[in-house]
Amino acid sequence: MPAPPPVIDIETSPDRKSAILAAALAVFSEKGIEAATIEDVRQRSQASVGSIYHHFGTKEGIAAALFAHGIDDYWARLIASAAGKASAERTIHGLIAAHIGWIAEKPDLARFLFSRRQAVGQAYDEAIRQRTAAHFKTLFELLKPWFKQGVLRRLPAGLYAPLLMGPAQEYSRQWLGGRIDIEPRVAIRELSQAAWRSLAVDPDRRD
Amino acid sequence: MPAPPPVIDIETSPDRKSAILAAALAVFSEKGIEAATIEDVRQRSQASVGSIYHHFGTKEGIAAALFAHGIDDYWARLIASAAGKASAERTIHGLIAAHIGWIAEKPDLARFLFSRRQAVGQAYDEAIRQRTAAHFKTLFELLKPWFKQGVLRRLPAGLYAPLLMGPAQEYSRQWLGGRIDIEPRVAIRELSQAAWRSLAVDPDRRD
DNA sequence: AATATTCTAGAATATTATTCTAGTCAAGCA
DNA sequence: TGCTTGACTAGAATAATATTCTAGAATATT
Repeated sequence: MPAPPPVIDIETSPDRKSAILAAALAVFSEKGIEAATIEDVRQRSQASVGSIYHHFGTKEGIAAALFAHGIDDYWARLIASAAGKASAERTIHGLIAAHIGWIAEKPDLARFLFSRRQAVGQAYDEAIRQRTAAHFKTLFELLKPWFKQGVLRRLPAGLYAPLLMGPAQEYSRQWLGGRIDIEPRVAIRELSQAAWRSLAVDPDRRD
Repeated sequence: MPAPPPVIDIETSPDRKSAILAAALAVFSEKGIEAATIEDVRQRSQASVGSIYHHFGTKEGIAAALFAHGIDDYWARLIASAAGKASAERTIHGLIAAHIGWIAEKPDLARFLFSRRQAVGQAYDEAIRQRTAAHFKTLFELLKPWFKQGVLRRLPAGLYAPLLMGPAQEYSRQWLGGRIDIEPRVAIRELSQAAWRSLAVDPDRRD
């Protein structure tokens, strides 16, 4: 399989397109997508309206591009941390740690990614779905061995994602919204253990 | 504690305010909040611009009101189904069944509630937070006995919500987005059991 | 009934997204 | 070097749409 192209960092990359994306993220974070105006983005990015529209077509297009960027960045991290672990338990821990770690590191992008999905509009839904599905398939392959050999429970396939990442996802949303103050480190530990209990066959007799 | 006022049904209630909310929900669902125009809402609700602005102030105000309505409707259902159960296991099952059941019953409102939170804008954040916090506190009281008597694990308080509802929440999002086809009934069963495994003290020796 | 208050209407206005025209700039090439 | 092409940028002009305003109808209150 070809190595996925590295995800560029919109904060540091010097080209105008990245500058616009970074500015948009900042503005969207401050005022919300709807309230943010193109003029806001223009000022913050030092670009012109023409330039913005040349690159992204519409305001929604900016959001969609930002979204795609976020997805790729997030999943690259997730998959890197899940690959090559020696046990199912470590794989699960790695995933949850990566998820929560990423969110703590890039809270603005995370907030955008996880709370504004629909704001991007259904025109881009299919593209986003495909991107996510591809990433998730890669991840699923990493877990396959473990439930083939009876370490992880067999469940309807669609339920793995909710069970594995649901609690971390929910924790993250609340943490990002400032509605919970439990430290990421603690959450990683507790949520990993809980995920293990809910997914493992017979977790108490594992050693 | 005073009984909470019953949540009115915006679909059937005949007053103009409800009509506007119902129309807004429909339009928002079809095109997304941003793309939906006041004119769309006006046409579908048979109201006038003036009337809409009289009741809600801004377009965002409509979204906020819809959001508040959804929260109340959702939580009323959740709490009703968790109250008075004879065991912790049944309480948990009740909660998850209520969550998933509500979503399956009112998918448009659910989609709005769970996917557009940030679209409502931080001006209303505090109000929403308080509403949710109050509801959640009520729920938490219902669970207290069970972990006081050692049936449920003691964890950092903020992690109960993610563990309890996170997977159901994540399942719901995907189901609402058409990205998963597992039946609600099946999901309720599996996710209840999994939640029990992750929250109970020693679930395997419970009987 | 008289008055006040809430609600409705739709035209007028202001804001903001988007389009358009005219360039600039860098890369390739004769 | 000078020419050509395509990607990019600029900002004024336009169009779409949110919001305000004034006036009047309906409803409640005394």
